[in-house]
Amino acid sequence: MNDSLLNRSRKRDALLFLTDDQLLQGIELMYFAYKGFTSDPDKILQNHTYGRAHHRAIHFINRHKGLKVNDLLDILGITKQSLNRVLRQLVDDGLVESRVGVKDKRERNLYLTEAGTALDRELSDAQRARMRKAYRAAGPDAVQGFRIVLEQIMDNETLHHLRRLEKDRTND
Amino acid sequence: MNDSLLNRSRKRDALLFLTDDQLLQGIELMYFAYKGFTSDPDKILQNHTYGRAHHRAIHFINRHKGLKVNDLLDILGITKQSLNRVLRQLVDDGLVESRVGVKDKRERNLYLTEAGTALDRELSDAQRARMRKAYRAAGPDAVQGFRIVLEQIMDNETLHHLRRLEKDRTND
DNA sequence: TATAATACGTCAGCAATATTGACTTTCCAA
DNA sequence: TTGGAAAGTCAATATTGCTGACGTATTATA
Repeated sequence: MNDSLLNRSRKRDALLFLTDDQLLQGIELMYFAYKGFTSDPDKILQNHTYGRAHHRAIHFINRHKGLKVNDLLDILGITKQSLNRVLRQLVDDGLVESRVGVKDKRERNLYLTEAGTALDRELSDAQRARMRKAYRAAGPDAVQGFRIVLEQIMDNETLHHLRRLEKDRTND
Repeated sequence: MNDSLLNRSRKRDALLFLTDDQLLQGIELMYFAYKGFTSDPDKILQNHTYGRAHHRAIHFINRHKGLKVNDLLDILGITKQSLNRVLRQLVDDGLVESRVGVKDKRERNLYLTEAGTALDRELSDAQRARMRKAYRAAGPDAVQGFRIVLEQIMDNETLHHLRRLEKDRTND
């Protein structure tokens, strides 16, 4: 009797994280956390008259040095016209270098210049500081859960894409 | 001797989630997860010629029925001019009702109409389905960690703001 | 009661980021 | 040598944010 009550209670608790209200809370957490997540770099970008799009391009060019324009297009999931506007600015401003491909001369390999690397570091420092603070406060187990859930939230193709990039990256 | 080596190794492992590379991976997870997180509603919104801003307004008006325009401005962190454009559309289209405040006639209390509630449900269903799937696949412990880290990532003021709203909401 | 402050709404102009569509140049590959 | 891929470009449009300047109704205060 008591066992049955206890079991039912445990079952309810175990499933509580799937109620609509819990899901809606999760949705709001995502919204507010993302807002905080981008706020520090956004402040820095303002001083350079750049925006989120520039940060994204700089970030991925740094993480995957020498990547092709098409790769960046795939990662960001925007049109080449949108990317081109941003990329042209960064190249004109001397933050990004676009080198003709070695194997295939149609391709362009993207690299950060010294100035580009400096801005990346500035942006990355701010964003990593926030993440480090959050990770430290939350602890390793929470961080593990955080990662698992985020991977589940994103599109499967994106996850595979990311895994492939991660593999390429460490094999450099 | 062996103990000391082992301990150092364990210490390193315990802190591994704080290396720059781990932090950068976390940053990319946030980026890609948020993208997936908004993709389903965005598809729906396109059919209605609405955007993310409309979704956000609808979501929070539904979650905090009768909230004042100023409250919504605080939550969203945008200017009243930006919000007003979106809000005016929603009111004109008959999705949102703006009622004169009872206690203070300067205030406007916002409510979803029947049509507004229907669109909210459509958007919310899609977003909750993705979250439910992710939560279910990740399990309760991971979800707990997910929540803890996200709360740490956002601004402290935002968190307090959210907690206050959550309290108001359940006290309705 | 006269005046200040608040809540809301609105107009105009500007900027960043995204879109679609059309077109060119360069280069690789069948 | 011809077709297609990779990259770059021009033009037009939409969404969402911003600043600055006003106006109106209502409440609070001196």
